Amino acid sequence: MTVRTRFAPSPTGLLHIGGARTALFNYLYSRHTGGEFLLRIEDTDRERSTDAATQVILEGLDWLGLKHDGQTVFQSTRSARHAEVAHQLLEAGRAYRCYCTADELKQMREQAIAEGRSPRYDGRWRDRDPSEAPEGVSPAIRLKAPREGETVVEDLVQGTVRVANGELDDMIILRSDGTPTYLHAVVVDDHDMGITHVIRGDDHLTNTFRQVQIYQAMGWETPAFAHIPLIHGADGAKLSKRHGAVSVLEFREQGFLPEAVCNYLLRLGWSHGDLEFVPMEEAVRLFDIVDVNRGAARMDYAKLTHLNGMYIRQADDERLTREVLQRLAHRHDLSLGAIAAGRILALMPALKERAKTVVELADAAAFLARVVPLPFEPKAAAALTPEAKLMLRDLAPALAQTDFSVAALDAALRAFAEATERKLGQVAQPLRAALTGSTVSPGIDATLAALGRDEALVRIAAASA
RNA sequence: GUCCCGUUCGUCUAGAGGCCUAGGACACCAGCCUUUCACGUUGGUAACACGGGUUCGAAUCCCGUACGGGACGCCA
Repeated sequence: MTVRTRFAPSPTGLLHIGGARTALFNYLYSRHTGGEFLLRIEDTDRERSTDAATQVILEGLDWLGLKHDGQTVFQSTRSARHAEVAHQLLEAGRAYRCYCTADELKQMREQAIAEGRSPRYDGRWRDRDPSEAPEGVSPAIRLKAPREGETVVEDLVQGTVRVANGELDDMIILRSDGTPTYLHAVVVDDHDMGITHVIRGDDHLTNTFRQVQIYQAMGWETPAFAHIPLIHGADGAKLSKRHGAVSVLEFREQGFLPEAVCNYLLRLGWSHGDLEFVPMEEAVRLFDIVDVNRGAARMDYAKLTHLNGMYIRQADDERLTREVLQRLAHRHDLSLGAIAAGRILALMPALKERAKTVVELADAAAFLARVVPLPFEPKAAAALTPEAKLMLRDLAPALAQTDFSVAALDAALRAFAEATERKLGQVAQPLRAALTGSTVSPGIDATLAALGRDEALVRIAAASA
């Protein structure tokens, strides 16, 4: 049997890290087993679903690299099928029409709570004769759920979970306006799409009992279920639109690489011994649902940032240069031409060693695109003492005659320091200030080389004047 | 309130009855490296929620308590 998983977000909000991780686990499991990964947009709530939200979800998945197989299914296009199944259930005597009004149900609920009972539908239309139906009221269709026994879910993550059927009431599967409820639509769609493994957040665990009852009423085989723990906010509560949820696209804004985000998300709840650095390819090879643990996790930006630094260090220089250029594009204080691009690319191997996000990378690279006179940070200005300026004026002729390769520059600087009886730092630090306007940069030899002889001499002259 | 699920360093986690004096990672602290900053590296602080069982032996199995979370809608 080919494994087929799906990610089924509802487009009523953004794709946050919890949803992204659910998508990731579904993706990894399907790839690991050589199966398929489908996407279904659960847009049956026409009131709250928006095209914009759908776009954001699609864009988020695309950014993370979680490509799905086949056509995207929009649940709203399948309502006729959902109604068809509901009517089949009705004809088979596994469902019935309920003529309760909203007020009636509300009252029922309130009374139950007031009496300390669980707020459940009392089944008043379950066995009532259809002839008693009131005039002019369009009924909802409820599942005639079993009242005895228990419903059991064999969950791949949570283990065997069971509930007494007496705890469950007869849920509505088709609303009085003929539209399906979520619980019903999900079952019909998962069945029709041939989903073999339902991997989702464990906030759906208790809903699963009701879904299983629909499968059973239809005589359908149930898929395997895997309810993965939620990611909680810093306060330990569930993430939601109005509570600490951050769109995955904001991670992109903040300079995180998608592969780092995936790796981080993977390690939130899944582990393979002491493995921490798990690139996608490796994740596909190793991932299995049984290695997902049961407790909820919290988001830790520090660890994500660290992981991101690791991915940046091994990322391709050209790719990072493009990212940096893109981020710098709006800066009016820079001159972003081919020359600057060349310098950034040249220095990228050294730049990426010291950055943990693309934002930091762009900040660190910006000096390469400046034109004299450079702005100086206070510490850099302080490093350019009268004495340091004198030293720089001495140094300039030596540099003018040096080959601008990293090795030659390093040798020249060491020779100059020795000849003038200075420590290397006493030469390098003022030079760094003159070249970059800052006290922090990659190695001074590499910085010099990336700038090129002409620009370096111009900056030294300007700073030592 | 009822039902369901969970609980190992601050955080993410390893751990399937003896390998645990509880391991790793991030963060934090100290040292080394050094041309600044990073990287790297060495060391350190730091956890089995609590109480009962079962067992020669429990972080691991069972029961209870506490705490946390989730679900109880003609939302998804």
